[in-house]
Amino acid sequence: MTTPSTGPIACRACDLHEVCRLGGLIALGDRNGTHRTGALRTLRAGTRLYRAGEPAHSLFAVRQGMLKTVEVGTDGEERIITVNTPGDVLGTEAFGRRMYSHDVVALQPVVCCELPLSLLSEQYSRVRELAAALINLLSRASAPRAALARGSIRERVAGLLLELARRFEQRGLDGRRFSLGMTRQEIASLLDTRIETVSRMIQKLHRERAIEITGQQVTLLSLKPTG
Amino acid sequence: MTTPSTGPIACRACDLHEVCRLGGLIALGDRNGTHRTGALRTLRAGTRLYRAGEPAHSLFAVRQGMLKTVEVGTDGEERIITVNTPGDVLGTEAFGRRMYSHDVVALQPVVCCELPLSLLSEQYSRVRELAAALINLLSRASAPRAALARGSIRERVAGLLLELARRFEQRGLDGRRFSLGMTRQEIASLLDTRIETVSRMIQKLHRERAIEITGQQVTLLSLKPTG
DNA sequence: CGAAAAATTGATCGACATCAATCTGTGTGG
DNA sequence: CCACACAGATTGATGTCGATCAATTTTTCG
Repeated sequence: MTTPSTGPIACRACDLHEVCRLGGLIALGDRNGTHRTGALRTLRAGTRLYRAGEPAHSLFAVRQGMLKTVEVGTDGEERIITVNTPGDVLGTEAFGRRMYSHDVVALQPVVCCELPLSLLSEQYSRVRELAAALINLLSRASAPRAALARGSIRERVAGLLLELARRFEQRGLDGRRFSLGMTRQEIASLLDTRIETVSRMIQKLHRERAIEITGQQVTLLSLKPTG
Repeated sequence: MTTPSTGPIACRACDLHEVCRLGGLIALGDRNGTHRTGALRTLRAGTRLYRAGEPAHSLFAVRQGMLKTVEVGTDGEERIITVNTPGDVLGTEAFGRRMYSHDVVALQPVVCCELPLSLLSEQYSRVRELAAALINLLSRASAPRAALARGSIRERVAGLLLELARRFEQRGLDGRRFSLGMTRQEIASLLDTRIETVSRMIQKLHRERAIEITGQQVTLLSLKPTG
């Protein structure tokens, strides 16, 4: 599946919006606020945005497509920690450590905005509102997230589908019908289980008429949190 | 078990240190930097520091004792998301949302420092270094943490013990011999498993001479990540 | 079309959950 | 002080969900 699961989102639906606006990176007077002056970066499916330990120079905002944040265990196995959807900001840990803490890889063709840290740190010492906007951005990211790798397999799979739906909706995309954007293997890694188990549960939800599914294309019909 | 698992840590070992220093909350000239001018707050075991949805007014730094960050499911069951040890900063999500996002409860008698947000926001608009220190603090908190509720039960239990050891050591406390600070039930909740399973694994590690254990008092002997 | 990757499906096994009983420690009131 | 109650912890027997092994089927892509 090499098509992006989503079209590009509008700047105003992005977590980085306020920071861009105050940094003068979005041209004024644009109705959607989608005309930007900052750098765009495109990635093909499977390519890395950055890797753990690498010196950090930029913050990124996902505009289109999905990425995975992964960790490589002692055995060399890759474990997916989170998936990143349009509107997410990546690399926020770079302010403190000066280096990225995980590998981030495109699941599909991805377009994201790149903001050099140098530009930000230079500006936030002058523009008070920009410092406040950065503090807000980081603050929201610092709340512990609900873990997807907990509870029964049914809860995990349903949890992932509902989480993706919630995210897409929040960004102005379709939350009822969307692409998973990842293979069963990647879902299994994210949910800390096995590919066969994921497949079986997806089919089960399908038989129960809770979802429609063809490959990676999902439609939520009557899926509920505890189901 | 109503005794705190640790003595108080030094200010210089705390994540909030730089913010306090720049905010003028630590009196200068103190060798240890432990003489503070901010407000202290003490909690008895089982009492709440704050709860989800409550309007946020302060940031907290743990000085002594441990706390749990919990989430209450639809069924009313409490699930522990993280445990918080001395030096940790709590409530950082408050900058963005103006309210706390989880319940935080003392596992033992706890002493923590309280920093009113009003005081911080007032000062960081004047003191540039303080804004930078806050951005650093939040930045470090925004990196996804390694999940303890993944892998086999052995990996989870060993992971918890090693994580606690790492934290205590980092804060200048004893990382080889310490108190778990929580019941088996609470460990089970944190690791997404059952109390009996936790008990059995702890006993197994004991029989294998990887740890010493009496109640909540642990000594690490030869415990390794993958065991 | 044909090769390779992804996904589904089935059979069997094992780790952890569940149910149940006992043990241990701690605080309380007689 | 001791008997008692109660919560926490341990231990055992059994059941079940998800892992593992294995074989197809479906989809993707050159």
